[in-house]
Amino acid sequence: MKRKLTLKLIAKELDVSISTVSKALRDSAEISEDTRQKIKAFAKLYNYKPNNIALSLKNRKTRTIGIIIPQIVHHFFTTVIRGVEQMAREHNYNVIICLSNNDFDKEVLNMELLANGSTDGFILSLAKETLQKDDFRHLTETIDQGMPVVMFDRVVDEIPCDKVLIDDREGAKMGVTHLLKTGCRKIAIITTEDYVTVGKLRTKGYIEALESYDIKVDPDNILKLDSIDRCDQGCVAKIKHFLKGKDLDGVFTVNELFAVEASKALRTFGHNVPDDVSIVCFSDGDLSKYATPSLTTVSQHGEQMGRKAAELLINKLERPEEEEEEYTTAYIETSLIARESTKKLK
Amino acid sequence: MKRKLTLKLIAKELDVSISTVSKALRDSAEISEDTRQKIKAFAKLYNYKPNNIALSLKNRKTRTIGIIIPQIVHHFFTTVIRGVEQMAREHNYNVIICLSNNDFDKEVLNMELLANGSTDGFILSLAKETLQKDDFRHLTETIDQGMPVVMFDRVVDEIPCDKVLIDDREGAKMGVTHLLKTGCRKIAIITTEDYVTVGKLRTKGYIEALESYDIKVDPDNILKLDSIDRCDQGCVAKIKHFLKGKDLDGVFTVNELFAVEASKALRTFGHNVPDDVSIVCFSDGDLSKYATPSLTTVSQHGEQMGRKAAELLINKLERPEEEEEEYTTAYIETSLIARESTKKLK
DNA sequence: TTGTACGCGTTATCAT
DNA sequence: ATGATAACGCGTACAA
Repeated sequence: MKRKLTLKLIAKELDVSISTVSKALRDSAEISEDTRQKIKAFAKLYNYKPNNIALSLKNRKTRTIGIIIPQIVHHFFTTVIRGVEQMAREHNYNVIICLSNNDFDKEVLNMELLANGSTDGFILSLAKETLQKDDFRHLTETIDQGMPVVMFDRVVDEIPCDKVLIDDREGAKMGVTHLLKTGCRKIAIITTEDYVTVGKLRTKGYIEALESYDIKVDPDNILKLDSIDRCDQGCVAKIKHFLKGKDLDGVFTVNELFAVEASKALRTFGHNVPDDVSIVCFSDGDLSKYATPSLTTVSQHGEQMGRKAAELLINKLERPEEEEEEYTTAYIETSLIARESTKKLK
Repeated sequence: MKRKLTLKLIAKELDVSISTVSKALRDSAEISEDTRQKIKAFAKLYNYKPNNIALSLKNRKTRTIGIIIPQIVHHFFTTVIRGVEQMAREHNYNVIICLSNNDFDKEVLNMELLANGSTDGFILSLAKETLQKDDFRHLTETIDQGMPVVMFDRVVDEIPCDKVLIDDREGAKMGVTHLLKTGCRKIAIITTEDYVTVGKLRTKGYIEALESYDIKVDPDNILKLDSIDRCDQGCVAKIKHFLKGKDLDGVFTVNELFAVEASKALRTFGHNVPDDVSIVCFSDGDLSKYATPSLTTVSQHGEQMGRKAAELLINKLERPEEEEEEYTTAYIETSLIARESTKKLK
């Protein structure tokens, strides 16, 4: 097991100084053609590669982006990561990923860990617990230390940093409007409690869509569940109870899990989808595509979101120090994918 | 924007030497109680944290594990990552993730990049193209440089390193045996071409299961598709064509996408699942859980796989240099999850 | 008890 | 044209 080749070793081997080797490899004109060739040949032969850690220390830059997300087993986050990875690679950055597991302490710990030299900046989506605690000192502190931060999806307004968001309100409005356009008039929504920002915004879009069609919003047609990430037995029971015996012709849900369960429940009650009741959901995955019937969704474009977040971060990182601080909030547009769970547009 | 606090800055501020600060913070008995308190108080107040990069350079250890996988938008890989992340965190390691996109060049590039000081070792699943090219120099080189490598899932035998594998043959056998136990006798398999190792092994398990029930294997009941990761329109057409008019009472597929499409196709042809035809698949996701009918699957336990891979790697990393080289291949057992797509066991 | 010197691998500056 | 030196931030063996 041989040790990694370093400038020092090359220098020793060829009986020149370290700095000569360094210069030669960087094609400095100072070095004679002769020795330069010799050194480069040797380095190539033994496959010399400069040590990134040493470079990071010297340059005080790691060319590494830290991503902190609540969970990775989640199609949406996964697509975002892919987007970040793409953009990072295009600009010669590395990506290091940490999971908060929706746990406040782990989020803080991870940030501190990565902030101590491992990373030049952060892209993050806040843990649920962090939002509930309403404690963002770890964010303000790293920003104060001069590390750029880009937040996406689960964002909090008061933090001074770039943000990338899905236009949840507009997306929900688009989805519900699609139901309206295909003839639905009695439309329910399955959403989350308002403290989940995206749930709140999507509920808002639902209301706006109805109002733009002069339809009164019936509170009985709104079901608010606890989590947006899962749909356990308790959720399923609530969905069944909610839908049972209701006179509806459309259902909008804020994620695809709710939609799949709603679809199942409706069929249990003898309703046909989409002939009796149509379904549209916010989506981030394959489930809606492969469900039976396949689900019409408002698509979130996570990859684009990741690309945008990385772009904003890299801009900040490569911007000259003195430039004026300025924070942008980018919105990623959603789009509607019509499938079998809604009727055809006339 | 203040600069990060360093030992040097603290030393200057408190008018002591750098090493005094260093020792004080590490609770060295050499330092007087008095100055130690003073220094620690100051460090705490201004939230001093040692710079990881400097530590990495000094210790020639990064405490970072590099993961290289073909893709991240894939439930199985995602669960593996989560497992690695857990185990890594428990042992105070970081995780850095790179994607090969199933591209040979990108895999090589990523490995070189991370091998130059960013990482102490690798956990990886090979790109499809790498397997096809049959070129593993990037692996042998990094291993020769003394970096431990653990391969999982997409593995190649001849590389000297630890490996973690799903017991694909045994898992498939279990799945097909479940079909047999529930009364199926005319069982087809939808699998991949043999160059995809996992497909080959699962096909083998299918054959073994049939043979243990003295059932002759009918080549007409075997469909081999190109990819195991996707199921595009071409695949769907082949599946439909394959199943059309066939006299079957069971279908085993090597992933859940094929199973979902098979299930759809069968229903199109007027077959009921599971009354007429039962379905079992190898699975790594939510699809089988939420499909209608939900699918009986052979579960892969990716998280466990990730944990095991990380454990093996960390063992190698923390093992004294001199110890004998020894490579282990760990098998992660699968388990059967019975759902609606198969009949009840008597 | 405190401080000095060195090394990790690299590059930039200054001397020879 | 080549080499010595300092610096990035840290820890430690050794000197004072």
